[in-house]
Amino acid sequence: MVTMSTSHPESPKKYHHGNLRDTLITAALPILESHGPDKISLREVARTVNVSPNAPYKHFPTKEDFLAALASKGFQQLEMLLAPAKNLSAGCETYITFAVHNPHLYQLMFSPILATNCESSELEQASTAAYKTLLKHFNTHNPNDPRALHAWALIHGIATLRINGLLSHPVPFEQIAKAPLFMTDQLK
Amino acid sequence: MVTMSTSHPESPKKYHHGNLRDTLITAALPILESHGPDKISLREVARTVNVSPNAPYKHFPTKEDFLAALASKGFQQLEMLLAPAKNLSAGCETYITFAVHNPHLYQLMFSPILATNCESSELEQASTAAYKTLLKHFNTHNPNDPRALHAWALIHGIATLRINGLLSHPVPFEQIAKAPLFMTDQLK
DNA sequence: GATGTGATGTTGACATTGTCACCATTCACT
DNA sequence: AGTGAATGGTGACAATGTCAACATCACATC
Repeated sequence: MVTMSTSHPESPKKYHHGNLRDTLITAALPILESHGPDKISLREVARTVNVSPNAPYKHFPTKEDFLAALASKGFQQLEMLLAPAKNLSAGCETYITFAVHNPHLYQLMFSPILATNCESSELEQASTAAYKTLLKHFNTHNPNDPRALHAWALIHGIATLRINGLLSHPVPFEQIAKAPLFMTDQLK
Repeated sequence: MVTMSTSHPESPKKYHHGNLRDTLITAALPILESHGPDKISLREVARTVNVSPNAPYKHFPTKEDFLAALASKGFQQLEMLLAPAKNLSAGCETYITFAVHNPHLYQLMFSPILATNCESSELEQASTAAYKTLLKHFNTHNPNDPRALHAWALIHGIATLRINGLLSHPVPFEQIAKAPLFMTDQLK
């Protein structure tokens, strides 16, 4: 439970929302998914939460910082899904399924917004946490283990290609992952 | 050579530009690369070409159709670079290098803009042409060959991760690609 | 050669958006 | 009680995508 400032949540209208930051984020996730990361509007999110267009700016310096917060949320969700996976295959499947079920969120999570601006260390924290959990399934702790990078790049690639409808549906992940031999061979 | 309508290209100011469509595209590519796909503005492109804000609309029904045209251009460029590659390794290197050198273009090319709207069959044509050339390096003609999908997903994954600064520089492609064994193994 | 027709550009307008400056309310702490 | 920091609201501004209406030009047809 989040600590609310008042005891009665059903109080009709308070000048101060009490928990705007989180409310904005949870309200924004469906909007993000329906509009896409480049179309989502801070004002619309504010509207659906019944606050003024500028209320969000008391919690996020800029729109991109807000998007960074959404991405952080995404990494947290992904981490929570990834943690209980039983083996490598299940972990990969979970990862890809998350991406396919939340295409716009996933796209945002891996948007250059991450690499570039936004002081948001929350984002870096959440993403590295998720990556750490992923590494566990890859049987390593070294973030730069080439085997881990290979596996990550592979499932990330499959995920994004599938999101963009570039993989015919019936080709499942395992079938793709099991067939790298010629690659390894030909690179001698 | 493109057929120009007038013989003297250096005529000072003509009401009709003569080749606006192509001019817009070539002018937009640098802007795209400096601003990013979500920040580029149709009006700014028009401005740099010295036409009115609405001139582009005579050539593209909507902004997204314009972006689709840019993406098409990207696929054409990629195809041209890919075609002369001598072997698998060179092809992959070329692919990834293109992505890293034109991160925003590459991002646009694999943006959901492709999958969703825009009638632009030009885009589909250009992208499948590029993919076909890529398949050649993968020693197959079957677009759904799991080995090809694996290879494509892998280099696409590496490319996007690198674009987002998620791969420490020193880890080169071949080192990653050569290390898939445990993946193939553990999936039994 | 006059004409009119379709393609291409221009101008003006509108709603929406991100964001700034300033005002209002409330809570915590003295 | 009173003061200041959070937090929320209002108004304003420039930029953008896009629509409607108008202008100009190349060219085919008489």
